[in-house]
Amino acid sequence: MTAIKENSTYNANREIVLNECPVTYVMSKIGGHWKPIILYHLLSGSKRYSEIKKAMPHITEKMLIQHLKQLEADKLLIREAKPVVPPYVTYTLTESGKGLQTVISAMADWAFKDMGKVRI
Amino acid sequence: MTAIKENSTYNANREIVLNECPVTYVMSKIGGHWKPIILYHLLSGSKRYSEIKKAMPHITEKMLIQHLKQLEADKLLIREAKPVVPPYVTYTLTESGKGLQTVISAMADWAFKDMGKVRI
DNA sequence: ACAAGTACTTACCCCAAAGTATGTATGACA
DNA sequence: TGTCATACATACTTTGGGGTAAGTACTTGT
Repeated sequence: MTAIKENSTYNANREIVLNECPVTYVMSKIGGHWKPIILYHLLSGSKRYSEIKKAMPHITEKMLIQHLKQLEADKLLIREAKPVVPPYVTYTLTESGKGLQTVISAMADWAFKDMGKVRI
Repeated sequence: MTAIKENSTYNANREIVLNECPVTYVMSKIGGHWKPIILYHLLSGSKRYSEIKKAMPHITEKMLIQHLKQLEADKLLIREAKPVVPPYVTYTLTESGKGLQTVISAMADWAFKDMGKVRI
């Protein structure tokens, strides 16, 4: 999981900001190129790995797995694997993950307004 | 402003995601280590450069200026300079910038809940 | 003469996130 | 026997955000 150099200003500032700033806390959970999209696709219900993959043509498998693991570690989703071959793995949002819907909605509202795409 | 290599997957994906994902759009405007903090300080009213600087002891001047310029370019705040010496420059949120308050609130609500710090 | 305050600017470096490419285990099916 | 499908893993490279350090312009105070 990529060891962290403790004695760097970058990480010092990062920690300060994470502890002090709820916005940055949220960013650390759902930020990056792909995590919001993954969450979006799961908001409509559980999906298996291959379904998420098909829904996101541009993401590489490495990035997809990496972010799914991260989201699982952050307790935003749950991974369930059936012991069959070929593998059957589903991903489901936790309550915490579902709670992000209001956040995402607020962001979407502002975004569409800001992009001048709102018509009411 | 740091020339961009057009033919890279990194930027291709970035653009795709920016156009498709309102969450990423918002992130691009208020993401990073410092922008949310700057916005937070300006939500309570206009401030001059030196006031913001004092309110954020850990930020470097380069980062502060850089983000203020970016926020200005994104029309989230307005810079006003009085032609005096020593310089007197104030930064004020635009309506668009003020509109972020609801977004920030939604994020803060979720963050505090998720951090288990909520007591109601 | 020179230090101090304000609001910047610029050149350079580091590192973590993102991307590339390839490999793995297992069983079904042809 | 070997190819296909699923759900990963891993070594390596690239990219851009962030940090360091130093300098600039202009004027007021000592």
